[in-house]
Amino acid sequence: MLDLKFIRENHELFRQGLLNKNSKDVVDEILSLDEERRSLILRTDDLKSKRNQASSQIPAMKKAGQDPTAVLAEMKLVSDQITQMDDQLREVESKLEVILRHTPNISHSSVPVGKTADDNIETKQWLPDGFSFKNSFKVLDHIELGKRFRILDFERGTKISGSGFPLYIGKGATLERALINFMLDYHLQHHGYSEVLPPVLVNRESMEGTGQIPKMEDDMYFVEKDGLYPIPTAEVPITNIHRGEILEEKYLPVKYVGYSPCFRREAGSYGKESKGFLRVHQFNKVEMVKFVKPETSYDELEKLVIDVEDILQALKIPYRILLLCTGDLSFSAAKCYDIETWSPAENRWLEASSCSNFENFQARRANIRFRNEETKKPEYIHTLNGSGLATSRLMVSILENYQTEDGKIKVPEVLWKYTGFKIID
RNA sequence: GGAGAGAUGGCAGAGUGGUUGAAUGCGGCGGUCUUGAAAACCGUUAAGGAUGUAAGUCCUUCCGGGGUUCGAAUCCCUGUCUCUCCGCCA
Repeated sequence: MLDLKFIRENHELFRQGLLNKNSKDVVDEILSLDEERRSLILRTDDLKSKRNQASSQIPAMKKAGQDPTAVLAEMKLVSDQITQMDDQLREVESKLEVILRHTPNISHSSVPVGKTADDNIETKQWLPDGFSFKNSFKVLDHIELGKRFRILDFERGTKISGSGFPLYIGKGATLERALINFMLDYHLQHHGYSEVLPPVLVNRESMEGTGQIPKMEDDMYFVEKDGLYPIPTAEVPITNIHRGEILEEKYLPVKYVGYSPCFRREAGSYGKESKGFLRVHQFNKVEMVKFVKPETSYDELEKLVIDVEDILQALKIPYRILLLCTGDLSFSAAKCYDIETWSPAENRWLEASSCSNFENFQARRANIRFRNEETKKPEYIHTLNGSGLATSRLMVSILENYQTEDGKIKVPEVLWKYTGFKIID
């Protein structure tokens, strides 16, 4: 959520920010509601002040033996007016609230202006030693590999739950678990994160806090009976750890890493890109979340990307980094890098991680602050998160890149101690 | 799922209709004392909003929502959460 005061004082800047994000221009609507709101506050506060004065006057009159009947009658009228105007005020404020909740964050000045994913900028490409985009033999895609080695069973997953719910079997299941453990350990040992294992069903306040709701509501699963949402990403519970809290500045930055399954309905996205692992309803992800001081958040974003790169370089997976343009940025993000890994069978890059700085957009919604040590005042914190990484897309890249000409799959060396085997055959 | 108790400032904990934004203790901050620290003593210590160049003034907030009343932390209804007991259970 954005700051009303900021919008009021920088409305043209804000208007341009909305346009850059391909978003509806709601500036004038916000400004006029805000004006109405302030005028109502001015008038009700005046009446309330009058009422408060009478409140201390009445007992004093009684004590002095005077008859307060006239004051009581007058205050009855004042009270009715207050009730009426408070109702009006509430209505105006809830209108404002709805608009603000549906209004996206605006992007940072370093983000390239653009309309679609075509306008994203590739900032880096990293290829392991000896890698070539051309293969000396016919590579199989991850679905065929999964079938051949009996490590992924999409058909049975569909039987159990429906399409998009992959079943890992045998060495596939072990490899998946190894990947998760490797990534968690790496972030813990080399990048200074604390581990969390969060709940995977969360309440509505949490979903609103990180901005999945109301905008993305249709893409979320919902357990109606209990009013709980299966999380689309661990970002939701982990960011909400500190919802409504004021953190001590000396403990910042607070950095968490956690594994969770992720659930996404992906409404209306059947067909294209939906085969195998490319788009699923349930997948596993290791997620990093940081709470930082505002002036450090863009440095922390760069570090977050490096944390992801370290994992991919250790796994020796080819990847590239995209800086998303304004039009391709998500609702809550001010700046975002996507990290994509190479799929030789698809002959294209697959998004495996997304690292974003939300500035104080989520912090405002979730009311997460820190106490500024100099001023002693609470200020909104900046939140960031990044996938480190999602295993499904990563698994595609590992299986396809590590297949050998003689029909086997090698296991990346850093995973050996986690898998207990070096080859899948 | 059933029965009962409770939710107050950073924490503990008073307060049952009228100067109570809230006693007291702890903690935090500033000071006196001390070579320094501790102890002791004194002072100070919430958030949000409106208005104003500012100093300030005003409003709101005692879990959330609704109600009674001139006036609610306090009374009524409702929701959420926590605790205790019973039931069920990995």
